[in-house]
Amino acid sequence: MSDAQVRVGEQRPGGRAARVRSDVLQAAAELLTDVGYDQLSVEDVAARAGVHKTTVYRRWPTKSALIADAANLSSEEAVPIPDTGALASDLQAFVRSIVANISSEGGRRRAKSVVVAAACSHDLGKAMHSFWASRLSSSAVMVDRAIERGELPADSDANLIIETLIGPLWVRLLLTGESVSDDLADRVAKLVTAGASSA
Amino acid sequence: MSDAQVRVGEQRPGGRAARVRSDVLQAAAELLTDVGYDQLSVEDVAARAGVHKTTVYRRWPTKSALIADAANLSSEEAVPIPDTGALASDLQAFVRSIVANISSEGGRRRAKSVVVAAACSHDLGKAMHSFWASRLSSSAVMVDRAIERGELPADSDANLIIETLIGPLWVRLLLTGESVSDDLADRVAKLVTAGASSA
Amino acid sequence: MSDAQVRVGEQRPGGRAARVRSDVLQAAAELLTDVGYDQLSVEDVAARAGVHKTTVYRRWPTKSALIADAANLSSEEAVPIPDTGALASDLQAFVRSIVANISSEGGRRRAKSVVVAAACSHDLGKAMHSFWASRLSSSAVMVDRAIERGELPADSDANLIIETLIGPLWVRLLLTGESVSDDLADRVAKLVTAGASSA
Amino acid sequence: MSDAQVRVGEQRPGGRAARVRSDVLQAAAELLTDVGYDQLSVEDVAARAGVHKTTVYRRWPTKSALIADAANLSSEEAVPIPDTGALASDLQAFVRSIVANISSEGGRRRAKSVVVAAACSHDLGKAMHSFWASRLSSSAVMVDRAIERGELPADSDANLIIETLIGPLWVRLLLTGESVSDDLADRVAKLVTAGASSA
DNA sequence: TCATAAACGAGACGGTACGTCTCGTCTTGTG
DNA sequence: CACAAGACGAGACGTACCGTCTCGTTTATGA
Repeated sequence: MSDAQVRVGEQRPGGRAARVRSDVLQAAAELLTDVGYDQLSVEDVAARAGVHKTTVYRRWPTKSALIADAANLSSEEAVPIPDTGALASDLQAFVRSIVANISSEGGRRRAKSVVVAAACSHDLGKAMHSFWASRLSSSAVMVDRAIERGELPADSDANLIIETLIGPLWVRLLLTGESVSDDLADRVAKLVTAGASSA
Repeated sequence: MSDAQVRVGEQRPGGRAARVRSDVLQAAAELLTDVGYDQLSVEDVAARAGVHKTTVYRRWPTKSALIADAANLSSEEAVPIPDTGALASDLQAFVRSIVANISSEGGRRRAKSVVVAAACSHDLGKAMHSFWASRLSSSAVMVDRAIERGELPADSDANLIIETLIGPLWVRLLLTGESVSDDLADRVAKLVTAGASSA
Repeated sequence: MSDAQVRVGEQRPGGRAARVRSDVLQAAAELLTDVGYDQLSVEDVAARAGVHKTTVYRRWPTKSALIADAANLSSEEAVPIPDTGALASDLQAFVRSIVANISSEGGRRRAKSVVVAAACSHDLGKAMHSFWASRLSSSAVMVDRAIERGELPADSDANLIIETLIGPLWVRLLLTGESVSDDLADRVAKLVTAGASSA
Repeated sequence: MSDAQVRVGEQRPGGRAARVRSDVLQAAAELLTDVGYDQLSVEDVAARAGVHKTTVYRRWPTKSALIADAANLSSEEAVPIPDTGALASDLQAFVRSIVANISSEGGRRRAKSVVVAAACSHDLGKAMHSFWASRLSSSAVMVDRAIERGELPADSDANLIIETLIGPLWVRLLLTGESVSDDLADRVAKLVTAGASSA
């Protein structure tokens, strides 16, 4: 009983498994941000999590599975879709929310790492594909609302609009290496809003 | 000896060195298409080129350097920019030419491999960034011509228009994993043309 | 409860502990026979005994300790020493009784496993050494009786005679890998009897 | 040229492969003597040989294969068979030569290690079995000569005699753990000589 | 035409990381 | 309280690939 008190605050038996799991995921996410996917070793993740390498392998069969988990690719948590009452401001807010994730150096590296990992592992690839498919399709509601409001024609291609909206961000991140900014976001949103409206 | 004269100015007579070089690059490009960047080992490339591993390392200091070369990232060969007399058809032709490269399974893998490699190697990254920067900036001439023709306002952001144009292709290739088609190309071109024109 | 009375004197009432103990030992002995010492894992033993691994470790601190127990190395049960009235037949019967244990494939594996285990663990080594020391010294009575009968000189080295008697069996089992048979036993017994008598 | 001199005695790249091979085998043999088979790790062997772990695995596919090599089990070097002109002294010299190998603490451990390794690895087992089979059968010549000299009957079982001769040594080494000495060797030789002669 | 410098084939090596296995310990709940 | 269930630390195993090194051999060019 006295032992229990001594341990309070240091370790709370009962939640060890969960604690280990989150420690490892946290460590993986940090290293992903710091050094990127291919410069990240499972042993380093384990060390940073204060855990032994085999413990990591017990839960995640492979490096990509670990990264898939750490990158939250299977998360179902709904990303909030802007609803400002107008298409232009909806799209603007949407692009800005993505820019927020990939404008910092860490965010850039993390985002690139996930794409790289997805290209290296079939499973992780599928996970990321469905993650983005779901994310994009859920964003289509912005277009639907605009149609209801009469801002857009009824036959507007919601998916295409969203893809075109976020495309330039990834072109810069992955192809030209240029940075992205809120200003870029605003200009893209304006361009795409105009294109969709005048079709 | 007669051969020597024929080749003078392009490559040295005897040509073993040049032949080896091209064999290796060819093998690398094929493996890049077949198995992708991280599933490709330098030794495999050498074997497929009928050459020894050390010979590869003699010319290319590292795997990424080899891939950079094989992927033609340093090529200066000008990609033809469409000039059809109208913005809409220019952009359509431009997007279609990119789709042509990444619609086949091999093309998808090759394109993804280059992006992955660029993310893994700093040097290769810089090479690819400048490749795309140059490619995109040279494409701006389509917009410039449209401005001259009065199709677009004078303050149109050429770079943004091109980035937005090709963005959806890479979103599909790298994020959602969906395939791209000429039909998609046409719809994107139409959307962006409309957006640029009505701004 | 009535069971308890039946078991009194043999094992403690309640009996789960004793049953677990014997199940585990049985499983260990079987696996020793089936797969040998180093191919035997504690977890396999536990599984075969229908018991959890930690339960095994509660009783036996280490794999070798478990094996020591399973191999009956600490058993005090007296092995019957032949007493036929003549040295030749005593020795013959004695060798045959050992052959009986190591002539089958399972017996060979079990015997080898014990030797291996003894070489790997200091404690188990000591256990096996004293097991054999006691077994051999208790066999010396055959020689003593022969001396009393006048079959052997009074200064015969009983220990040496016994060691020489069983030596060829272990040479075959452990060094040459050849099998042993009753015929071999008979010939050894004859050779050693002759040697001891004519000294 | 001056470089060459500097390197003389330090490294002679011509014989590197052979030197590495012998260094590793030497290190393995030493560790076999020092800590025994199961307490020996390939990485330790590599470290002691001043070589990297992968280098060891390049030449020997597995730990047992390495040990088999280090223990000289495939050596064809003829062990000299005593030829003193009399059976008694031949056998005595023969046993003594074996005692010489397993009387020291290191020798004991080495010999035990080889037996253990042979029991753990099928391949190594076969190697050791044929090693001993050949060693014993080549020793039969001592018995043959004794038959020719008329010291032994023509139907003497050479193999059995040799096995009986060395048996007690291995009984002590592997079963009772007792040490062996030249005195023991002499007594065994005497006993077996007498037994063989008087049959 | 023949010497010589450059490139090549062959193959081992140091090094890093991967993913697997087993041992023996520890924690957490349950009967 | 002993046990089932199962995660954990520790550490060895054997594999794959990277990029380096040395040696001996072929090939191409220039004196």
